[in-house]
Amino acid sequence: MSAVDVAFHGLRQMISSGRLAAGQKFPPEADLCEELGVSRGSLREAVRMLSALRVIDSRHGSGTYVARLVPEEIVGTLALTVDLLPLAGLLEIYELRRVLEAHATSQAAAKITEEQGRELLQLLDRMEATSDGHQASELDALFHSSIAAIAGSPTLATLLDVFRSRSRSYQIFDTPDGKLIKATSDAGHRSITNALIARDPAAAYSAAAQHVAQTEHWLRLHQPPVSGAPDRSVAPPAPSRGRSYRRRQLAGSADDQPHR
Amino acid sequence: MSAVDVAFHGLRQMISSGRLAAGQKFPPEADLCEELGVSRGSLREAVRMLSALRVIDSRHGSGTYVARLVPEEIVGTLALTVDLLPLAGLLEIYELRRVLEAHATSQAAAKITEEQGRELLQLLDRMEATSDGHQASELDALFHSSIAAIAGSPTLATLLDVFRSRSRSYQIFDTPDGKLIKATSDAGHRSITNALIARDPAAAYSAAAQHVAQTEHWLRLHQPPVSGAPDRSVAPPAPSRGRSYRRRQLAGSADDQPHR
DNA sequence: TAACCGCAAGTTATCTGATGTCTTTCGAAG
DNA sequence: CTTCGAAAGACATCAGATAACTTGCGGTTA
Repeated sequence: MSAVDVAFHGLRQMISSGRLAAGQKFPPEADLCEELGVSRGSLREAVRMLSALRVIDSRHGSGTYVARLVPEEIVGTLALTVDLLPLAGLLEIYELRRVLEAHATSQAAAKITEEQGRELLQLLDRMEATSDGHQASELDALFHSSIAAIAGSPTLATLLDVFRSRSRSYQIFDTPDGKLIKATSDAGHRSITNALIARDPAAAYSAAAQHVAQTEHWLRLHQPPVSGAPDRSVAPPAPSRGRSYRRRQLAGSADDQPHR
Repeated sequence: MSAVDVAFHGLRQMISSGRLAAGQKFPPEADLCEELGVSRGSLREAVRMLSALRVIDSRHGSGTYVARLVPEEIVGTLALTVDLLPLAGLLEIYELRRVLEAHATSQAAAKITEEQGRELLQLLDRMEATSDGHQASELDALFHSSIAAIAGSPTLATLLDVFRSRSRSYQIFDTPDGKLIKATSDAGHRSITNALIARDPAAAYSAAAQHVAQTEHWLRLHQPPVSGAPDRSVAPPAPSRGRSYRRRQLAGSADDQPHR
């Protein structure tokens, strides 16, 4: 059991044992080091791990706190990771997306208000009006996201957002078949909206399932432009805060892979 | 943008840009520090974050590698976090579990072989034979897990395992109504198995959905014994590797919570 | 009184260098 | 050819010093 593991499980146990509830503050780092019997560096690595998992929340100058511990935030951690999956992995996720999207849409059909129906129709009009691929993707995401919100489960909505954000990076509308794809997609959205306004869960389920399946089909046909995962570049340019470390050439060592 | 963020996004971008593919090795820490312009400590915290998210894999004495990047491993990160959700959050997850478990079971009905059907029947017999709550929970998990495996989607199976592991901690069979719950649960398992052996996806879907809904209902009735999340204590006793840190009393500072 | 400002204390963030520990490799001995 | 041991490479951990940020308190001002 490494020092970081000790700290990790120790911190985790402080929460699971009920000693610290959601939102409460941890003791300062120095105290935690003493209690857990690890150095400050190891403790901080453990804190970073739990922070990456959205279990705790460290605020500079203030302290370290237990996160809110609601499912949608926990699920949100996947947003940073599914973007790195290669295409093969993404397609396996589509089965989940199809089932969940269909369920969310049918739930929305049972709960939608007239006001919400009108908003969806407006969104639909804007979507059919645009011919810009980028904007179409934005509106598409907004359309599905709105439906998931109507369905009433934040966790489900967040999970679907994660799946969609990954698909969106492929810019499916900017392919040679883009026009056809957009027309078919618009028709699918129209079917979904009709089912929602009719408050027909079964029809909504089918329409959403077919819409997702159609999208998956196109994604299988149009392989991504670059091999591996696409680079959506949320990351910043590394500011030059470097000090002095010993230099060695490194670009060539990226392809050696010891037997495992 | 903090130093750790710089390192985190830098490492992440090395993968997303395609420079390093799944399984490949990162340059040594010193080289990464120079390239990213951060100190070793900050780099290591970033590595820990990606490691917690199962995106990279650091092996003592060997080096740091890009993980396999398959969906089921990414989804597996949730296992460490859903255990910390309070009951309210768990119940919100049950909607997802119901939908996904039903889907997996219906998929299994379409794919199950006779051999697999016989194995499920054996499992069912063992489950009905036992009266030990702990063993019943184990077999219950194995039963559903087997079905998810038959369904053929590792990602879905892993996700369902995560949800179930959390529910299992409540030891629902050890409540006053344990006998009734077990009997009803056994009947539900029998229905599911019958639908599977009949290779009837629709019947399997309904049986699984009802089974999960029933479980959820009991969980709502029987509040957990302790407030907050139960402690399932996978964690070890912290070995006394402590050095010397300054002492301050700390137990009292756990309930002060500044405005946020 | 109420709003504002600045200072001081507390806390996390970062960097650095030294040392421990594990893995892998390679050559020599059997 | 096999086995064993030494050495190099790499991550793991620790300790201390310094920087940066947040918060709250008290004084100032309108």
